[in-house]
Amino acid sequence: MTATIRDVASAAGVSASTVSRAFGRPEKVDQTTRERIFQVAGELGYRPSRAAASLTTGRTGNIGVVVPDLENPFFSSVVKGAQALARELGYFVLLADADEDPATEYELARMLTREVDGLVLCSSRIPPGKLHEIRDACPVLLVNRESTGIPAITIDDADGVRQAVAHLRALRHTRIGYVAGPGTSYSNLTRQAAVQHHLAEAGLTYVPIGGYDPSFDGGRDAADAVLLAGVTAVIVYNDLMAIGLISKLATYGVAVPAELSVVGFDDIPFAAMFTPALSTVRIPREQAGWGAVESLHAMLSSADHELPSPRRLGTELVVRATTALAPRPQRARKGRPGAEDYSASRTRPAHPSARMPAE
Amino acid sequence: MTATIRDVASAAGVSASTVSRAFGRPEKVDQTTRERIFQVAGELGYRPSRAAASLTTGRTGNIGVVVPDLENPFFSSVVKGAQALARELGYFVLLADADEDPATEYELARMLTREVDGLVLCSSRIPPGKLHEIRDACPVLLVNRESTGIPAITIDDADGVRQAVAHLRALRHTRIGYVAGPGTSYSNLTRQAAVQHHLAEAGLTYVPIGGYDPSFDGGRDAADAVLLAGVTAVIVYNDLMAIGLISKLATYGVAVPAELSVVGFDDIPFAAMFTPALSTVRIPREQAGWGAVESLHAMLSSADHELPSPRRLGTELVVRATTALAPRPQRARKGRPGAEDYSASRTRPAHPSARMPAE
DNA sequence: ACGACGCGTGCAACCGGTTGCAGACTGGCC
DNA sequence: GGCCAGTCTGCAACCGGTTGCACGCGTCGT
Repeated sequence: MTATIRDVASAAGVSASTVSRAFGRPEKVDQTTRERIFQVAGELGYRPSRAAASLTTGRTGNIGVVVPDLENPFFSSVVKGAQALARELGYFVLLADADEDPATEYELARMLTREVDGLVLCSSRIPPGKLHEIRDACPVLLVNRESTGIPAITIDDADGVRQAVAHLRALRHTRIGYVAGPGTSYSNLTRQAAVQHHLAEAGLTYVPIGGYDPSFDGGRDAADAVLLAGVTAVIVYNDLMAIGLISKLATYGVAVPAELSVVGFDDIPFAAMFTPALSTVRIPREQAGWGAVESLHAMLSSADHELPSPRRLGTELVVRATTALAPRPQRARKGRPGAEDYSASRTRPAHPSARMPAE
Repeated sequence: MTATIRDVASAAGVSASTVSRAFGRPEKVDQTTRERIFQVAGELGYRPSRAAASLTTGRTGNIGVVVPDLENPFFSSVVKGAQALARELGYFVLLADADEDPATEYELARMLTREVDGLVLCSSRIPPGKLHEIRDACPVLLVNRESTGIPAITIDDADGVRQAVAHLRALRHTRIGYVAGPGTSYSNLTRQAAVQHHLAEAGLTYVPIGGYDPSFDGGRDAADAVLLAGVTAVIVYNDLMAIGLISKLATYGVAVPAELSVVGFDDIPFAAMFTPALSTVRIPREQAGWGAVESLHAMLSSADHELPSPRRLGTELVVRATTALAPRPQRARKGRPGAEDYSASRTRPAHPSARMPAE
């Protein structure tokens, strides 16, 4: 077995409490005894047990991080950032993957409350009521989600949308779609609202498309609807969907960006690797995780667990190769623009499968 | 505060030990008392403290997982698989990201030993000596790495290579390169050796290229050397590099697979999303994580911590769009084939930047 | 010289469970 | 009826630290 604090104590000729203090409050023990204790502890390979310590102190020294899907590169970055700072601050991180299911997410979070000092919930889809229940059991910090009375670190999606709209407007697009993600997603809602708002403000026309699954396949599924929408540019809920959309359109023979401009959201690593490289709104993923732990730590350190002020992280449009000037001024806007208009501007014959169902 | 076991005990009119047994060894307590206890516990919202339990039992109920880089999709999948089974078995998972640095990896693993029942080390680069030191402190299971006396779950890289070579041979490739990853990587070494072996066995010529960083940029860096190597096909250490390589070649005007066939390793999600879709050796990532926890659990459950027999996971070549027939039979093999041979088979003029530095 | 004070240390209680042991009670069997 | 076995429960010790309190001792001020 490994050495206990009493082993060290007797080997150093002091009491257990002194050893404990030597580690916990070094200034309260005499210089020479302290050194002797460290010496002996080193020889014995003594490492204090956090579990034991947590019994009396009530602090476990670890924080929990819950994500909907670890395989989503967005979340792995957040976790990476969180883990990095946690380690620096001396926490361990307990990771839980909810598998995109709010029920298991809730269950996991609830189990975790007992084992951690604080909980980071990423893009949580737990309903507000249960969320507050968890908040009451253990300090919680939300990432990319808001709920009254719970501290959060959010992304300034609206500003990212603003930049994207300004960019598309500069490129002379006038009719712009938003390819939506899941309707239950908080960030999907805010992005959608922002698109609508900024488009209206700029006097451009807004076409909602979707919701789809926030995945590559979800993006593929959106392709037909995008063509039907008769737009020259779309803002897509996230990069994965944007890439799926572009791939599917390529099989139809629709060229991006020549015929359709696409801007994604997130700037996942693949966005830059994809061909054509994706124009997208970068959101500081690692920083979000990092900041979450930072705020949580601040909350835990303040005696009364006072809530840190909410933080909002900036975004940055990164223009790559999927956005270009609108194809050509639309012909006189008689009738409402539809699939016909779109295919009229086509430079290559559409792939057979591009034919839309009648109507 | 949250209810303790004694709160439940007195509320149910029994002793703490009975409550403890009601949860831990239900068969040892009377049906009716048990139900009353559960009833009361439910009302009080009692949840046993793992930390306290771990003090006496010596088991913490969580397992540690250490990865070199969580942002690498390979590892996030492994972690996801590990987490999924861990949860089912009632463990929590403590995650640590070593940031590709063997020293911090060692440090993390060492700290973790104290807090977990078992440790899963993924693609560890910890030197054997220190690895055994950790193994002595806490049950360890290796993923994608071998070390004598430590149970491991590995990937049958060699068989994946065999399939890839057979495939390329069927496509009439005769001169095949291996674009290597980091020289210190265990799986790079085994893959490289397997390529050499199977190529020799098939009577094909083997051209080593690299080591590069196992990343997208590493793959880009390899592009020039690949052209210089005068091969018609390459097997690349991993998908990320393969994709980087293909992207860079595209900027040179070199077409994949028309002029060069490429097969990657891992089958990360993006491999299928990339254009052209990457032919690659699929390795069962989630299953590796899953299996690691399974073996670890078996080891922990057996009274004497007996070592589970090593397991080797199968691989599967998935042929997509980056492999094709070798460009055209090489012209008479006078002199050794070199960059000239390669550019001779070119169908499009090379992009200016494709010019190699002299010699 | 004496009390106050501060420093360094030890004692012992405690955190929240678990578990070996023993006692109480029940039922079955000779 | 007596004895044994088996079932259910409580007592108390323990896991490995932490911390309030008290004590001994040296120093300083008056």
